[in-house]
Amino acid sequence: MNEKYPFETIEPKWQKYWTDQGVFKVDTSIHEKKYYCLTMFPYPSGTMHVGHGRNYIIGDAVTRYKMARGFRVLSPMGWDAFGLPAENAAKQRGVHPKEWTYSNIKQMKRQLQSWGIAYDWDRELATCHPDYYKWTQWVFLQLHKRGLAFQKNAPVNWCDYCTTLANEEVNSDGTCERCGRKVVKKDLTQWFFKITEYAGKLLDDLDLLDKWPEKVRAMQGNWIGRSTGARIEFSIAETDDPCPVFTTRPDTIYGVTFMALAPEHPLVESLLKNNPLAAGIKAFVEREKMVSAAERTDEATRKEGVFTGFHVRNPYNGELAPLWITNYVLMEYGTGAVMAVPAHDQRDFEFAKTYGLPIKVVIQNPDNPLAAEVMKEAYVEDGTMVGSGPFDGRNNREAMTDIIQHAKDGGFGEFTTHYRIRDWLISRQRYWGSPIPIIHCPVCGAVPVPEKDLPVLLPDDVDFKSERGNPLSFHEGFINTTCPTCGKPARRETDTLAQWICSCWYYLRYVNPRDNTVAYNKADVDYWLPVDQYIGGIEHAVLHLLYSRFILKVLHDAGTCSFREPFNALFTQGMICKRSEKDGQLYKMSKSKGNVVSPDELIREYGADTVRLYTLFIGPPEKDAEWNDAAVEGSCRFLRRIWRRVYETRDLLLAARGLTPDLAKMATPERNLYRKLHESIAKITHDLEGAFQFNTAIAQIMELTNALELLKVEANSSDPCKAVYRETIESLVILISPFAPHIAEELWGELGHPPSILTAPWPKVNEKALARDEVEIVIQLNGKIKGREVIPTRLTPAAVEAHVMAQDSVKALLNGLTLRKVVVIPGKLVNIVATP
RNA sequence: GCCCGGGUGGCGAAAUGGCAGACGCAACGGACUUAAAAUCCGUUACCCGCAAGGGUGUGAGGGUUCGAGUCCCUCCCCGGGCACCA
Repeated sequence: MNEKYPFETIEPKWQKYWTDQGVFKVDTSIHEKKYYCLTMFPYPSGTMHVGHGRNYIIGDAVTRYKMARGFRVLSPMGWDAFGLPAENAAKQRGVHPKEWTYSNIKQMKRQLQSWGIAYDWDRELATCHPDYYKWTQWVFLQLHKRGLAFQKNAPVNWCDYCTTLANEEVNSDGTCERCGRKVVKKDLTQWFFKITEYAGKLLDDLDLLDKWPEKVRAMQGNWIGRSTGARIEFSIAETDDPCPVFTTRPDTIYGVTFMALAPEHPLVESLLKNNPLAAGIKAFVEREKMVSAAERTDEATRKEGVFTGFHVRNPYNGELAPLWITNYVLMEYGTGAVMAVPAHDQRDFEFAKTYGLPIKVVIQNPDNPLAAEVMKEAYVEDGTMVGSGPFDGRNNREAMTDIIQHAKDGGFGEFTTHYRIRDWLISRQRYWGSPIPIIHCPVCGAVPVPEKDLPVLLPDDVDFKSERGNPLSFHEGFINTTCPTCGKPARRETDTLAQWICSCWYYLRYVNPRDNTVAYNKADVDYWLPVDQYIGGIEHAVLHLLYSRFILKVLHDAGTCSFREPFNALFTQGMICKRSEKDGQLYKMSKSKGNVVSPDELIREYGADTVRLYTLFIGPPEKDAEWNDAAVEGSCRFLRRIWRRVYETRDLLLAARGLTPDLAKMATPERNLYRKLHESIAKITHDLEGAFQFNTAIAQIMELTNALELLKVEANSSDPCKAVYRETIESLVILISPFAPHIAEELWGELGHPPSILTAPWPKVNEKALARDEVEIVIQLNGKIKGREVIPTRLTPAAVEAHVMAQDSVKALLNGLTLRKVVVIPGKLVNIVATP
C-alpha cells in the first residue's frame, strides 16, 4: 500500500475493473427488488464542465446506494443527438453533422467514464441512429393513427436562425429560447401534435406526482392553465350570425356593454360586405395582423379597436351591444370573441374609457357602493348582483352555477373549460432530425409510411452549402418516391421532427435497446417503469417533462403500456455557477462568460473522487451553488486523511479481521466511537432515502472520521477496541462508496476483502449501540440557558426534575422568584418557569 | 396581478417546536522544518469586559407556546414560472 493517496493509479484501475467485469450490466428479467434510476441524457455538444457533472454524479450516488441496498438497478445512458448545433457546425466548419455528433459523443463518454459513473453501457443509445429513430417514427405513426398528429396552416413562431419553434421554446419577451433572436409570426403549413386533447389529463394527473418537486408541478399547472366558465351564444343582431363567447364571469352577463372580436376572427370577413365602415376596419385588421405576438400580448400595449357598425344580442336580456374589433382579444383562446364588461374587467374598463363606451355596474360592492360615473378602475371583487334580472340580490359567486344553468335551460349556453396550452408544433425545416414518416400523394393526400417500411432513412449526402432552408428539400433522391396506397409517384415530407419527440420516449427504449422488432416490449416496460427516480435540470420543467408525460399517455391509451406516468419521482438539481473574473458577478458556467471549470484538469490534479465528493458536498443538491476552487482542495484533504489512517494502521486492521465488537466489553473510548458509528449509519441512510441530502450525509462521514481520530489504537490495544476500530473503518468505506467509489474499492481491498465493494451490503444500525448511560441536559430559566448537568438516562422525568431542582445553582437562580412550572424534555432539557 | 421557492457568521451551509451556526472553506495564532510544501494543535457570530461573566442575534413587525430559525398573521427584499388567457 502506497503512503500517498494514489488516485491517479487507482481510479483508472477500478474503472477498468468495472468495465471488464461488467458490474453495471443489468439483467432486466423479473427480480424482487428493481430500481430504475435515470439521469436525463445530454445533447452531445462537445465537452462537459463540472456544472454538467453534478447531474451524473447525483445519479451515480443514487445508483450505487440502491445497489448496496440490494436493488437490481437499471442505470443507462444515451445521447439526445439530433438538433441544431450539429447542423450549424456543418455549415460553418464543413463537418458532417453525423461526424460532429459522434465525435462529441466520444468525448463526453470518455468524460463520464473518467468520473467513474456506473452505467450499463451495453444499453447506450443515440437518437440519431436509424435503429433508434426508426421507433421515433413509429411513435409519430401511433399519434397519427389516433388523429393526434395533423397538419395545419397556421401562424407559427419563426426564428430566422432556428426556423420554426414550439410555443414552449419562445421566451416571454418574444425571443427565441435557444438563440435569443427575435421570434416573428409566419404563416406556414406545419405538423402539430394535439396535446390540447390531453390538457385535462395532464393537469389532473399532476396530483399523482407527489414525488415531484412542487415547483415543477406548479409550472406545468400554469402552462396548461385551466379556466372553467361558460360558453354563451351571442348572435349578431343585424345578420343573425352566431357569435359565441367564453367567459369565466357569467355572473357579469348583465353588465355587457360591447363585444370585442380578435382581428383574426372568421366573422370579420362577412362584416366587411356592404359596410360603409369597411375601409377603416380593414386598415385596422391588416395593421394588427402584422404586429408580433409578443407585442400584441404585452400588457403595456395600448388597447385599440374599431367599431364594426354591427351589434350583438345578449341572450339573457335581449339587449343589443355594439360589436368592436380590438387588439387585446386573442384568436387562439376561447372563441376569439369576448363579452366586454367594463365595470368588472380592467381591460374592458380601459377600452371603454378610451372609446367612451358605457359602464354598467352589476356586482355591487357591499362595503363601498360603486357608481359607474366615478369609477377609476374595474371592480373585480365579489359582491351582490344588481341590474341582473332574476339574479338581483344574490351573491355573485354563489349564483354562478345557476346563471350558467339558466343559459343551458334556455338553449343559449353551457358549462365549459378552456386551457391555455396550445397544440404542439413538432415539424422543423431542418436536416439533422428524424424524417417525418409521411408521403404526400397528389391523389391520396398525406399518407403515413407503413410501419414495415420504417425507418425513413435520413440521407447522408446532402448539400449544406445551399443558401437558406432545409437541405433535405433539395435532395431529389430523398424526395421522390411512390405512394404506399396507390403506387403513383409521390413526394416525401421533407420536414423533420423536433428533437423533443426523440427524447420524450427514450426511457422506454432502454429496457430493450437492441430489439429491432419493437420499440419496446410491453411486459418488460410494465415491470421496469415508471422510472423510479428521474434526475435532471429544471429547465425541462415544461418542455421535455410535459411532452414525455403527454406521449406516454398516448402510448398508454394505444394499449402499448400499462402505466400512465413515465416518471414516478423527479429530482431537479440546481445549477453550478461561478463568479466571473471580469465583473465579479455570479453566472451559470458557460464558455461565453469564461467561468467554466474543466473536470478533466481537476481530475488530473485531485482525482475523480475529489471532484465527485466536492460536487455533492457543495450544498443542497436542489439549489444553485457557487463553485469554489479553493474548497475542492478540502475534499481532497479529507480523502487523504482516510487513506492515511488506513495506511498507518493497516497491519492492525488486518490482524483485527474476525473480531466482532462486543458492547459488554467496550471501554468508554471505543464505546463512544461505536455509538458515533451507528449514529452515522442512521443519519447517512436517512439522508439518502427520500430527499437527497448528500451534503449532510458527507458532513456526517467527516464527523465520523473526526471521531475515529480520537480513538488511540495500537498493537497492544484490547480486542474490543480493535474490533470497533475495524468495524468503523469498514463501515466508513462502504458509507463513502456511493460518493467516492474508487478509493472505497481500493481500501476495501486493503482491508482484505476480495473485489468488489459493490457486493458489500449497506451497514445496518445496531440500536443497542445508540444507547447512552448518561446525557448532558440543558437547564433553562424561562427559556434562557442557565447551566448544564450530566444525568443518568435511566431517570424518569420526575426524577430528573427532582435532581435538577435540588442543585444549589438552581436554588440560587430561583432566589426571589415564584416557581410556576417545570418542563422536562427527557434527554434534552429542563425548563424552569418562574415569575418575580 | 396570480403561482412556486428563498432571506441564518467573512463564505458554502447545519438544525423531528427544545443547546443557533454541525460539517467544510477562508482567516489568524502555534507546533514540526534550515526553509517551504504537506501535516498536526488551537482560535474564529456580534457587543461590553483584563477576566469571571453579561447582553444581543436567524429580512421587519406582531401572535401562539414553558420554549420559535422552525408554527400562524401582516409586511419588505431576492430568485423562478405564468400573464391583455376573457
